[in-house]
Amino acid sequence: MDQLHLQNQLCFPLYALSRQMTALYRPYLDKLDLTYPQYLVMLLLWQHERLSIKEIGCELWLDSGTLTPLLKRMEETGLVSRVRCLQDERIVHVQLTKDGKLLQKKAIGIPDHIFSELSISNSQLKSLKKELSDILRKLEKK
Amino acid sequence: MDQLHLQNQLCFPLYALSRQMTALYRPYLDKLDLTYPQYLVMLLLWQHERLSIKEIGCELWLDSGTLTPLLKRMEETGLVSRVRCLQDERIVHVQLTKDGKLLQKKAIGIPDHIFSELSISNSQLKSLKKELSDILRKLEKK
DNA sequence: TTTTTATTAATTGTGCACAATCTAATTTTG
DNA sequence: CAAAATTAGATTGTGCACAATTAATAAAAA
Repeated sequence: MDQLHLQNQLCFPLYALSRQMTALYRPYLDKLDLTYPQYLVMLLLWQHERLSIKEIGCELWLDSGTLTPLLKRMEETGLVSRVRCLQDERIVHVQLTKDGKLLQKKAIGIPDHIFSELSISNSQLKSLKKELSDILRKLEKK
Repeated sequence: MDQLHLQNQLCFPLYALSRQMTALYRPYLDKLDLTYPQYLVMLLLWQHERLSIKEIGCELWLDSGTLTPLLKRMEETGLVSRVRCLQDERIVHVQLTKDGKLLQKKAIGIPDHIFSELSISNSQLKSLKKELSDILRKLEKK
């Protein structure tokens, strides 16, 4: 019966910490008029010139039901443009506008702020990140 | 600039794994007509006879804007009853109905199923849970 | 005791998440 | 080629999350 105690679940601290982490980002992201999932999309687009919705979804593990309206909001706020591919009209390419590219300058300090607020060692951070990513990779194969 | 790469963020695997974990629970919870946050509420109420919404919120780190409608849905499906406290009418007490108590029998196997699907060692599970809980506790103080 | 301040829920509004379904375009097969 | 299957994205509907506001009650202070 102990297995059904909240304190014995892995899932719960994962769920709670995930939400608290996005709460930690919120004050910084509010200044950029970004939500946390939108910030993740921006991270991807600062790395890759152009991505399809499908590709963004694969990276972030999100489906079109989430991404389509999210990207439309980001288009409305002027951060990205959405262009249907000419060669294959099923595909929508997403890329940053000039404003979207410029926003990177304002975001540059965020990871350091978050890291200092977490007050854990760099090595613990890395090992934790690796553990979580390993589990994630295992689940991916199913 | 590397700090702004998706792969270098702790927050992202945390966010993605948290969602994948609830996806792992979904098939089992569907059979009980529960969502994942509802399951967390049930875990609490299987442990504690009666809790106020405030107390549930403290345990799960959720506010009334989330819990009020969630608990109303659970009341509609007949799992819990919501009773305003007579001594202090600001407080709403939540407790299980007979059906709610009986549902524990059907849930008893879930943690084992999840554990086996995760295919990680018991010791890794425990240390990971501890690490996450420690960080969570640190954030709590702010 | 009246006034002020705290606390507890409920409400409203926005933005995810995700299942399920649909449409249109492309690829594969026969 | 034409029919069938697959793929990419959009749409719809439900259920969280959470900020901000409101209402009701209780406790504390003047």
